Amino acid sequence: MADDAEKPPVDTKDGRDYRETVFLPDTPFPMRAGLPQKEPQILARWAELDLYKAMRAERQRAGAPLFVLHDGPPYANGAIHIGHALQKTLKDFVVRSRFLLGYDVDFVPGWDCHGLPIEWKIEEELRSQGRRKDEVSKAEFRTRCREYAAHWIDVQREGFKRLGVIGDWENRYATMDYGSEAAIVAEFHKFVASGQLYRGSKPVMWSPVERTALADAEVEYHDHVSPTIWVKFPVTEGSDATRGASVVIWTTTPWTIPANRAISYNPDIAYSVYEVEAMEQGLEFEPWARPGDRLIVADKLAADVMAAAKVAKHRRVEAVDCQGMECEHPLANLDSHYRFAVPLLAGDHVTDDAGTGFVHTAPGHGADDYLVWLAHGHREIPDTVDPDGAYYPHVALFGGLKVLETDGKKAGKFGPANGAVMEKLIEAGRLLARGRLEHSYPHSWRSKAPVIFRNTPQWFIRMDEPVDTKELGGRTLREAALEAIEATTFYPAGGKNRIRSMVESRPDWLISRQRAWGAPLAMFVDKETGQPLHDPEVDKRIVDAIRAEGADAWFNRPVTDFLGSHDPDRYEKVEDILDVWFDSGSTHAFTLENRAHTRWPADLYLEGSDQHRGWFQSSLLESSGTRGRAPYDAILTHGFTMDENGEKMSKSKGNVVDPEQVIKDNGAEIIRLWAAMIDYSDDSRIGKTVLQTTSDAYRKLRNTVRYMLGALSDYTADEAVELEQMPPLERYVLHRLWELDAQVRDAYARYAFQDVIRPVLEFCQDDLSALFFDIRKDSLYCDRPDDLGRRAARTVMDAVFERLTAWLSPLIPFTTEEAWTTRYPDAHSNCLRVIPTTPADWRNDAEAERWAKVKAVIAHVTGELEVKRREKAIGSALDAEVGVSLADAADLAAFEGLDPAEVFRTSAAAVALAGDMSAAVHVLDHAKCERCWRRLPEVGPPKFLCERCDNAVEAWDAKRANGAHGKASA
RNA sequence: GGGCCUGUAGCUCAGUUGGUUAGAGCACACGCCUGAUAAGCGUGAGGUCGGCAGUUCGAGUCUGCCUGGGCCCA
Repeated sequence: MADDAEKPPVDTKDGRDYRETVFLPDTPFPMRAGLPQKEPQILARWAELDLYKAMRAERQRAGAPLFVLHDGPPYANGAIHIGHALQKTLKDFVVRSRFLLGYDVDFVPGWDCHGLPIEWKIEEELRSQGRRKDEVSKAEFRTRCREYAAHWIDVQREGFKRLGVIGDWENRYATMDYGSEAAIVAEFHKFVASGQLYRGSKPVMWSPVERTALADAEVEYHDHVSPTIWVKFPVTEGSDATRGASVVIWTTTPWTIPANRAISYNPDIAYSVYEVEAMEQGLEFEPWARPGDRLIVADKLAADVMAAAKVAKHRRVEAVDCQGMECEHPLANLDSHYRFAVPLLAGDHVTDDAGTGFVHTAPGHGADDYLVWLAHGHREIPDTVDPDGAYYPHVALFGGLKVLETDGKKAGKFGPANGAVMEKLIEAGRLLARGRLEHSYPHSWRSKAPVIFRNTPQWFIRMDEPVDTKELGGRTLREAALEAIEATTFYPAGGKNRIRSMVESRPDWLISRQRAWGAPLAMFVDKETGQPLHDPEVDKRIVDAIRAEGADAWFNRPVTDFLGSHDPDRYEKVEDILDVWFDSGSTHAFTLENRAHTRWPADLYLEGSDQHRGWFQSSLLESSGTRGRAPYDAILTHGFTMDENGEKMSKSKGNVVDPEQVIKDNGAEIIRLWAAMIDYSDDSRIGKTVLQTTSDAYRKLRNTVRYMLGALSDYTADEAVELEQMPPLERYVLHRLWELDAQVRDAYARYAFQDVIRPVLEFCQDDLSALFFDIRKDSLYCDRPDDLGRRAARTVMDAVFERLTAWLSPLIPFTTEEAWTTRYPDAHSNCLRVIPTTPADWRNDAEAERWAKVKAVIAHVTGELEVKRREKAIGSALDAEVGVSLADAADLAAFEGLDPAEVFRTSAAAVALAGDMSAAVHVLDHAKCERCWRRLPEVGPPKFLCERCDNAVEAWDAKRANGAHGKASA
């Protein structure tokens, strides 16, 4: 350490500096880690070793059992965020801890590549280059999407690797790989072949801006201002009371009026005819209602409706029974196309919370509308709006008008349809009132544009049809999936309820999308029957072509390449693409099957808790439909990462914690330690304070390891002491190792990383730093190297080091690797180790009991020493001698075989049985031993050293004289 | 609005089947050491266990309601 120039002046009484004879800790392992710089060096070393492959090879040689963690694919779009970091870190804990427990672990990271978000980005790019979407060929468009996804795979992969995440990065999977696309299509064919697929026609969420149907998961709700209209439907059939009256409906979607076919009411709601008596005065416009008008509304809402219509005075005429009533369409008097009966239909979905108590029903534009329409025996669903959200030409009065703008800056804003409908309603004399309303409205998660309900033909997978395959055995998909859920272990257990209730109630799986970037529903449909073509030969040609050329083959090749002898004129080629959830639901098929050294099903899927509706479920359905069970045995979920105050991170709030920045400032190891310390099953917080706390915990661990490295600098196995020769303290520490060994194994087996790090941290603090190291410091520094006690202490320290570096290696692999290679520069990587076995005879309940008692006495003694210290009577505890009285004979017995002075770290001490527990502190006036600083009676002129040190120095001098380079303080 | 989950010291977490003055580590204050030194040891302060109401001899722990937060859905 210090060279001669820096050596402090010798001021000992006999003129010798004994410092050089003291065995101080000696290690190049720095106190300050410099993680941001050191981690890349360690990563480089791992890369050189091809660590993951080496780990697998070593386990496979040993015939280790296989453990499969199947990676849920992040979307290849954008840089990684703290949520990714947490998730991949947790996965790495699983991978490394299973290796540690002796498994051969298969982990193939993957990416989700298809789908709307990437298409959207590419469309944006095109727009910014001034190119229109339809100027670009589908092939070019798909190529650009592919390049875009490939770019982000690279970026994210480097980010994940920087966190220390190990896995088969070279053979990562991607849903856009040709082999993956072929496998996805092959999975799709299984659904077709087993009759689980059908073409349905029902209103789905449709985004005109993106020209596609959206799944529920692709829709988000935002506040949105809509026009609201109150519309009169003149009664044509009804009781006498209703003659000349109009049913009033209220809607926020005027554009659906042309598609109106019915009015829904609720039989439990009271309705009446109301007569308008007087209008408000001084209005700035001519009101649409007049005195004498008769309106039918729910009683509870009558006042609201009248207020909206600017009616100053009205009276209730009489109650109305809506059953069997019919009205005419409000546009009937403008165009004959609207001259049809509009029946009133009873429906539960109608409430009297708002509106008029009647619901305008357009079966092609709402789920409730559709269901109530079907429930009353109607089959024909009017198609009024085309894929661009414009009225079809056949729609009278409005043909060609757009509901939403789909191009340019106005994309997502309302088009002319609403206005035109309102104008015509006014012209027809059927508009009662209008206004504006801000409400929660569905929007596309990607374009943020509003969506509409639109009746479209789509492909669905049935949930409730018995399937007669050998995998399903006559069960429905829902039944098979629910059974699979029961057979799955959930961490935490609550996940089972959550996914079960979702699967119980979910609708059929809508899998078709009218988009370009994805795996196709590669099949032919008989134009006559509408049924998909079943021909294994055709399917094989399709899958082979996609495996060779990617999904583009389906779009680019002539149909005759696939159809073979089938008549091309008879079949329609389906060009829809699959829901991206179908892709991700199929990852098990192309990652866990037909690969070496893996297994289907996976032992574990690990994702955020939002994936109960996402990947866990898509995988469950896909696998249940094709294989009759889930592709996993267990599911582990983690919560979300919030900012320091428990609030959601967002760019606008400026509270985003960027993992890259944390790595730069603190190191990936700090993110890992944070992930290890939190209760990941719940939402967790990260921010400045949390990172500071984590860094402090890290320092504690690091210094513990560093101290051991220093104390063990010249230790070899030759020095080891047998258990029988160990002093009580050493036996106690070994007992703690025995205890922790079981805890650590159990915690890793349960993925309870907190239950590894917390007990280990407490062990480092309470048992090592404050007890073992502090007590043994004297022996380590001052005893002769061949002293049995010193050797025992180092033997135990060696055992502690072996275990700490193993136990913590899954969590903080950089630091454990650094420690390991510091001690064993030529050894293989620490990561390759299997958790050290712990001899059963280390268990020592008697020592555990003893030290619990001794610790209590120590606490009492330090309390008394603290009193003297405050009185300035002593400084160091070595200035004192304590006489301890113990009330309990058992406490006294606990000191049997112990040197109380050693335990209390004083120069002298005695324990005795007497009265209450107390400790008397005497200030010693003996001279200090110049070497070990203890105040002992034997020290004093002419002797400046205690006997122990005298002897130790003699041995040290002799060794030096013999030319042996005894390594004390360097 | 519905389903599921969640709220213990500044931070991260323990608190077994309800049972004495609610614990730990870190941070903080103060002190010791100066041979782990941007380290180590000790002492101390800090909590109406989200709130209210019940059950009970006794509730952080059980029940109900309310409230904050989250995920999913509408």
